[in-house]
Amino acid sequence: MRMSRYLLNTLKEVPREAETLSHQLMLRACMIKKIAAGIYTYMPMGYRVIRKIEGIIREELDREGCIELLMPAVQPAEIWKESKRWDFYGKELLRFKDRKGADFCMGPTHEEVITDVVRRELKSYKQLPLNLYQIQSKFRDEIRPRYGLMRGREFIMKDAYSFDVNDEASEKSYWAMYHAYARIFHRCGLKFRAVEADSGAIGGSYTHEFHVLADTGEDTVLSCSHCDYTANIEKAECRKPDHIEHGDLHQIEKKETPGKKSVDDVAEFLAVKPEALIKTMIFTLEDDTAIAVLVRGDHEVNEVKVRNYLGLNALELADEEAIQSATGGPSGFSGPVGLKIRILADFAVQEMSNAVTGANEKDMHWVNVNPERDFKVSEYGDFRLAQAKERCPRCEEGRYQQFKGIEVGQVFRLGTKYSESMNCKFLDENGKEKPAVMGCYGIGVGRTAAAAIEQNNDENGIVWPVNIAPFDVMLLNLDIQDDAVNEAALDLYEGLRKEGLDVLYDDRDVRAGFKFKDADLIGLPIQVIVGKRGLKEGLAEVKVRRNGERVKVSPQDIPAKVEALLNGLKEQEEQRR
RNA sequence: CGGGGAGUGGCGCAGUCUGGUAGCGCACCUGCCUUGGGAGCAGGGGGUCGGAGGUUCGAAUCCUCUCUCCCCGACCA
Repeated sequence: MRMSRYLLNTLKEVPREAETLSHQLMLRACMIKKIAAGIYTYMPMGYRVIRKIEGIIREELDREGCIELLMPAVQPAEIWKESKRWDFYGKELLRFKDRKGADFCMGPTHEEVITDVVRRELKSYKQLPLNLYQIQSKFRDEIRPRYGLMRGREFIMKDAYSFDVNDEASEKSYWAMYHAYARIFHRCGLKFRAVEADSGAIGGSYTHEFHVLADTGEDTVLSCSHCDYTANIEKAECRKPDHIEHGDLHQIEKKETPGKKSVDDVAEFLAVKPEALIKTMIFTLEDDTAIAVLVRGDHEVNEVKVRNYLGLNALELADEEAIQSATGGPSGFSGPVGLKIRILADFAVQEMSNAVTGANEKDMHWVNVNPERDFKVSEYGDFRLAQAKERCPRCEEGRYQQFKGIEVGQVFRLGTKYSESMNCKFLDENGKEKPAVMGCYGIGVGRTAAAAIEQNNDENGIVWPVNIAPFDVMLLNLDIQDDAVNEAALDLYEGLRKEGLDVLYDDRDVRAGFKFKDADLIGLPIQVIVGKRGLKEGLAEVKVRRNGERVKVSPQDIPAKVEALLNGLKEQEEQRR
């Protein structure tokens, strides 16, 4: 591609909206353009990367026998009502009506559609296993889209769905996908981890997420320093605390704490440690009843754990009004003493004594509060977020280590949730009707591109892994006015393309420095530089973007040299851990 | 949803307090000059100042309403 004819306007300055490095670089390199919050156009350069990633995904899934199809982006409400998710799914499901007033939504995922597709076709166990996938735009009306492609509302996703005769076969499909994913992300040149995670609103028995390791990642992953246990912070189990023998239980007493609402403020004011406080969080359930969740002052409620424990989809932190009506006091002063609502408490609370809690009235706290004596807990459980350095729940030796990750893929086992509710059944070898056992598997394509940039950049710009670079080679013609240079560059352009390489040829009439800066920003793995200076000695230059190394090579040897360098880089990148 | 901030040419910003000819840098066009790490000079095109109403002789600037975007939060999967 001749750059003079390409659509690629790089920016020297960073648009103000861009917070993360990948977002900034994508905007500067003219890969994406925003048209609304969380909604982007993939510009030619960006789209090439998307296509490269899609290509790798297709190859690896096809290798596993998966079959590609394309489902509609707009979905009728009926199938969502059938699966009971129309009311279950939150506000991120974008709903609308057609001209006849019928309900539709933009597909945030495609379990319903695929189940509908398969139930029409599936008759016999002989047709199984089946694994269907698509690469397509999805829409989730995120509350706060940000970081460019990292968390868009419209985003390109590969989603696959497996159908099997039984659990055992389904598990086989699951692990086949798990390994295909590992190959995909290796080929993309990414450092990643597969972690255990919460299965969330989509429902299902267990799941792994694939996280690209990056400091800017939005997800927190905890990993045992000793054993293999690695989990998303939402899932990460907390070790049950050792039993503590309580000393004397003191007399409960009310103290004034004017304006002290936060745990830290109250602890400081009463001269106790935050872990001496019982934090009382009031939540509102779907039917507007309120519940209280108690955790130790230095702990945080894990809403996912609470939600899963209650078997609910929706759980909202109560607003001021709800807190007032549930506790009789303002927010910041809630406590379990005298509370008439259902009270869940974290295991750690069970071991506390002479604690501090809110008194359910303005500017007042109780001290020397003791569980069971002063208030009744409905149920104890693991309701808090695990923290770094805590002891591992699975082994005796390890402690949690924490790192940040960008979730680029996930694999779920769905069981028969959808095949039962939507009647996707087949006849087994005994002629008995059975529901298909399903799994679903997603990869965020745009997010993978963004994650790759987060992991591969330097102060000059992007450093693309070879396998997902928009082009293989940047050919820089430094003297577009000079006939000899022009001729040499054109020969190289042809020669490189004959090798089957994707070449971006910078034939623009701009100064050399400008071209170097752009080449580094865009970040193609190899740069071939042709100028008057080198040509005097009959040589052109080859530069490796990743390490900056340059070698002078005679033009006729360049295609082979480039090829060799690319292969070397590729090998290195695929081996990364 | 709550809190904070911002909307002025494609991008980055000044001007708003104290109302009076819409400006600067980058990018773009023309010419000269220059040519191995985002050159220089000269000339030029492009903006209903997010939108609607109001106050005023006069509004980017003051008032009211509204929309959008960004950041933060116990938000989201």
